[in-house]
Amino acid sequence: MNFATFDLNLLRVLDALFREGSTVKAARRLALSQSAVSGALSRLRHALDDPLFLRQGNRLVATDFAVGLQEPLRQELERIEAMLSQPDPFDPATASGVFRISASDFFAEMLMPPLADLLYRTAPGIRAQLVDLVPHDYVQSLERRNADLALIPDTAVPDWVSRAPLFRSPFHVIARRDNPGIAGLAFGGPMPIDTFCRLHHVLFSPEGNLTAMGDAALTRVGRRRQVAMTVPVFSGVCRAVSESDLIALVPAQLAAKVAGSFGLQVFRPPMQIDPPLIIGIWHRRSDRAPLAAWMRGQVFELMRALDG
DNA sequence: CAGGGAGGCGGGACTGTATA
DNA sequence: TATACAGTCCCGCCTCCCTG
Repeated sequence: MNFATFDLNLLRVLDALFREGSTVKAARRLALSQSAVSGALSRLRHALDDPLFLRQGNRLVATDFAVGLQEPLRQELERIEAMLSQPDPFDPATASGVFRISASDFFAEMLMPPLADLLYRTAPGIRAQLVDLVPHDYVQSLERRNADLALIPDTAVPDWVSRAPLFRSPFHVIARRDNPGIAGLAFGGPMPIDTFCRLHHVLFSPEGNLTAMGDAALTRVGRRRQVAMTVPVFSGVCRAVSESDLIALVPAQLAAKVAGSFGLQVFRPPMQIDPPLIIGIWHRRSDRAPLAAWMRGQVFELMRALDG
């Protein structure tokens, strides 16, 4: 028997013949004509080199070879049916698995704490991993299955990538409380542009770029700033600012959260900076994957709370 | 004679290949 | 990658044959 050319539909016919013992009744069960079942039985006989059923009066009697196939065939067909049927409804309380999020350490501060609490309470079997956001490579990380979700500033993505807008992330200026450069300034208000341009800056840049959105915004009002260093993680930016007289532009939500623990003061930037839209992207192959879909829903809900 | 299996025939669906 | 086309396969209809 050549399995490569064997029509597996014939196994459904064989199973129906076992169950009904008649080509007429098997045909009814399969919604085929009797002749179609008879033809299928003929092809089965040829393929398996056995008569399979012998006519005895008005009924068909299975051969010894066929009897040996009956129970294993039934079990295999039931296994295949179960494999192809819709999965059970996803239950986070009993689900287990790993969900990897590729994102900057902004999300280590803003997403992972509430996500940890949520998973501990509602989905103890699911593990979340925040993995490095590799600059210029986050789309490939989705394709290579190194990440299930990437959280990034809005950008064009290939058509095999799904996307969801999450929140806008305005920038605020941070400086350490006893930075002499901000003496006399009203905390929480706008930082004067002369102060902003006179003080040196720490720039968040995973790619090592020496300019960013803040520089473009300054250029529009005819000014420049001095970037003294770049750091690839926000925690490093905040630490450098907290232990020096440098200042930095960081997402407002992050500034508000860490200002107290880092001993920082927060100011509004002196110029208009369009807040970038943060989006979630994932591979379309996992659009309907139950665990991934549920985790995306939880992450998106937590992140959308940051908007406004 | 009724019920049921087998097989011929024609039509439609499917599949593989070539081509744009 | 989409489309056209030819070859193949399968199904249903119909009929014949066998059995009780």
